[in-house]
Amino acid sequence: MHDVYFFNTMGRSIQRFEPLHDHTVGFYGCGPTVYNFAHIGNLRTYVFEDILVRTLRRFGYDVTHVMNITDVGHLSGDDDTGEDKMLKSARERGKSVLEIARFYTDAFFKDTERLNINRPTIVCKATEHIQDMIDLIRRIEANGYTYFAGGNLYFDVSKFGHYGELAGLQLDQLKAGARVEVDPHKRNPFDFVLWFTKSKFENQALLWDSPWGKGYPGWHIECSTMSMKYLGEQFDIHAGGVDHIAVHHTNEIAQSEAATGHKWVNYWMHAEFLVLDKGKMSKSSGSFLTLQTLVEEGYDPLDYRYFCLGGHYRSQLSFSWEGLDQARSARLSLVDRVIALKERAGTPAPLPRLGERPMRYREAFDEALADDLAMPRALAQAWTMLKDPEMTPAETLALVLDMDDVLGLGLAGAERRETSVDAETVRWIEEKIQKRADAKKARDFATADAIRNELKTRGIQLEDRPDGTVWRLTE
RNA sequence: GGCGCCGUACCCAAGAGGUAAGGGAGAGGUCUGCAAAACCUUUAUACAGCGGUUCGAUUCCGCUCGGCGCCUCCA
Repeated sequence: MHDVYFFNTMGRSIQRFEPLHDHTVGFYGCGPTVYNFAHIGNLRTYVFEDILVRTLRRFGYDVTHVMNITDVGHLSGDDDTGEDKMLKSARERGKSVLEIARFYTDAFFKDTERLNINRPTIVCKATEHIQDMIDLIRRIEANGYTYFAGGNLYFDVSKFGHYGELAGLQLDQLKAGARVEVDPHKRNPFDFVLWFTKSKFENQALLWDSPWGKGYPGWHIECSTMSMKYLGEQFDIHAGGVDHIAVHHTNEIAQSEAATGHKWVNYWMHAEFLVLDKGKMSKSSGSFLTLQTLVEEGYDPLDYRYFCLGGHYRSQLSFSWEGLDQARSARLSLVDRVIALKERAGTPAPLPRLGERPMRYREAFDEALADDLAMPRALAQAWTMLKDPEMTPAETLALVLDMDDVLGLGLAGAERRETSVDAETVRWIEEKIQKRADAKKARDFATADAIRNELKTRGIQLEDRPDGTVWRLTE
C-alpha cells in the first residue's frame, strides 16, 4: 500500500488520502446526461477519473467505482424552469426518451471504451432509482429542510448551516439573479428543487407519482441517492468537472447531509476544463468536438488519451490540432519503442526480479502518481526510463508495461500494424522489394528509388537495414 | 459585483526559495548509394512586466498588463 495525496476541493489543499475502510475505496464519479454525444472536453474528465481509479488500484486499493447515467431531471434552462434535457432532445429528434437515452448511453460507453477508460464497477440510471430518490427526499423533508411552493418541493438552503462550503460561497455576497431571473417561488435564490410537478408535461413520459404529486426529481438528488445506495451514507471520493463545484456538488452535499445528519463525502476532486483558443468547449458555442470527429480526422482515440495525459488534471488544457498532432507523434513513438522492445526482449522480465535501477524508476513513477496524480511527471519518468541505456530490453519492457497499467495506452497489445495487411498485398510488396534489391545490386539507383517512391505514395515506407529491407505502414 | 485559476523555450507542458522535467518540432552528426528508421549531440543566463521580502526568487508578497473559468444548464 502506497501513500497517496490528493487535492481536496473541500479545504482546497493537498491532503493525505485515508480511506474510511482500510483497503477499500468508495468512489462516485458524476456521469453523463445522455441527451447528446459527449464532447472531448467531457471525455477529459472521464480520462482523469480513469487515471484516479487505476492509480488507486495500482496502490492496492479495492475500488468500487459508481457512475450515474442522468436520463431525467436535468433541465435545459438557465434556471429551474427549463425543460428536461431528455424530453427536449427526444422531442427535437422525434424519438422516445428511452430511445434517446439508450442511444447516447451506448455512444458514451463506446467512446470511453475507445479511450481505454475502464468501465465503472456500477453504472446506475436515474430513472431506475426514482423510488430511492423519493425515499431520500422524504428523509430530507422529515428533517425540516424543505418547503413546497408553486408546485415544486424546494430545499431550503438557509436551514443548512454550512451551505456553500465546498465552493467557498458566501450567500450574502453573491449577486444571485444578476444574470438569471430568480424563480419567484424560492425563498432564497439558492434554494433548489428536489421534486418538480409540472402539468405541462402531463402527457409525456418521465412522470412518476410521489407524495408531492405527479412529477419528476430535481437533478441533484440522483447523485445523492445512488451514491449512498451503492457506497453507503458516507464514502471516500466524489469527482466531476470543476463546473459542478458551485451548484451541483454544493447542492448534493446540502441535501445528502440534511438527510443523514452527518458527513457524506471525504474527498472532492475536480477536473479542469479542456479549453479552446476562445474558451471552454461547449455545446452552445458551436465548438463541440466529439471523439468520433477526431477519428474521422485520422486520429486514434488513444492519441487523445495521450494528449490528456500531457497536462495535469487541475490545470486547464488547451486543445489544438497541433497539440493533438504532437500527442500522436509521441504516442506512436512510444508504441514503436515498445514493439522494438518486445522483439528484442521476448518476454518482459518478471517485476519482482527487477534490480535497483529499474525499481528507482518505478518508484519515481509511483511518487508522481501519488502526488495528486501528476501525470505529466509520471510520463516524463516513463520516457527517461525508456531512454536509459543502462537497462536491459527485458527490464525496460517490463517496466513500461507495468506503467501502462495506469497510462492505459494499450501497450501490452501493441504490435506492428503491418500484421493486418492481407497476404496478397504483402506478396506484392515483397516482389517490389525484390525488384528494388536487384536494381540496387545493378547500381541502378534511379529504378530503386522509383520503386521506393511508388510504395511510399501507397503509404508503405521502406527501410534498408543491415540484414535486409523491411517495410512499414506510414499511416 | 463576488470567488478562483493561469501567463515557463518554436509548440504542448512539468517544476522547485539556491539556479529550469518530459514530449513534439528544429539543427548538427553517426549510419546509408541516397533515403528512412535508429542512435548521439544540440535548442530558455532564465520562467509576462514592475516593485517588495530574502544571503539568494522564476518559485513568497503586492501591483500592472494579458488570458481563462465559476457564480446560470454544462465535464
